[in-house]
Amino acid sequence: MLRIGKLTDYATVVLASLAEEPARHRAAAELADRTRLSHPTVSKVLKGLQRAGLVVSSRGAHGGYGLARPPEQITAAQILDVFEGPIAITECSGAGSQCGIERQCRVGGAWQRVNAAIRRALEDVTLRQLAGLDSGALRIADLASEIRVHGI
Amino acid sequence: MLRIGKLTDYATVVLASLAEEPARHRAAAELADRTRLSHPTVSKVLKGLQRAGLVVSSRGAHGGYGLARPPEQITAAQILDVFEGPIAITECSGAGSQCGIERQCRVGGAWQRVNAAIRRALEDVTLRQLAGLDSGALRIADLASEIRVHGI
DNA sequence: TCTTAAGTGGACGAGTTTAGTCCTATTTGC
DNA sequence: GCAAATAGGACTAAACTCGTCCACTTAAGA
Repeated sequence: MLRIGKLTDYATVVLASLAEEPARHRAAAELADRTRLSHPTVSKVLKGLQRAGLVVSSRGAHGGYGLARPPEQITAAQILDVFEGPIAITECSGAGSQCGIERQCRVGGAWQRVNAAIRRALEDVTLRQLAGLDSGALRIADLASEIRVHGI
Repeated sequence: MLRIGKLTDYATVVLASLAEEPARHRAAAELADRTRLSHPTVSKVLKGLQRAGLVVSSRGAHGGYGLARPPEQITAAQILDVFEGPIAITECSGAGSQCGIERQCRVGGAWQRVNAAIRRALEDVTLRQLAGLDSGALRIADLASEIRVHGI
């Protein structure tokens, strides 16, 4: 499935909601309402995003969360990193892995390049685009969603 | 993690082992020995690969498994499909998904493009490259591992 | 200064998924 | 007929995910 956890999915939705008015801070409860997710879940997601530096928080009464950067400076890769950890398609391909059969399989090197390719693809996608605020680019995409991998 | 299951990892190793001599058939036990994986596990992996049409099997005494196609005609995407199912980065982005908040989130469309981008990247990687039999191309990759996503 | 609204951190449990093993049936060569 | 091999499926133990909850901290405002 190349599946991504639900938390990451929720994170995207929450971030997209924040991106609608990047300057404004919103309480977790309000975001839960807007996204139709439960409050505890949204809260958990926001905690993670805050620790990762994608959102900033203010505590106390009238506190809330806001984007740490403009939506166009937040990438899909950064969002994935929060709840999925460093992108590593196999154990071998992660940093500091201890694959007992590494010498036999030799596969590691190529997977790492696949990894890098995927990561670059994700780094090219911004929150602004994920949130659908970049309709121009989306229309272009319909014409030519093109990807090229050289020399993997 | 964008994690991929171990079975897929094993599948790659086993396929790479088969790719060393594409014309030859090998018994599961022999492949287990070469890959240093346990026999039942290799057997399970091969069964899946056979059902998916990536390897062909011959039963009975002196039976075994062989590649169904030359290594350069087997792609990373095909290998992933066997044990990971159709690539869908979020539930929304899969076919026929029923995401209750789809209208609110609007995120689905962009993820589908990310999906497509990743899939293309995976389709461009062949078993021959994964197995390290394409050393020329690998060297080129060191110079310019480049990926471009247009219009996501 | 007290109350209240909000984020912070951590723990927990149900549910699901994955990985690995084992058993039995089937096929084929000798 | 026997031995060697794959085919299929059932089963279990372990790991992980998700969602929730609770006690704590921080800050605004009366």
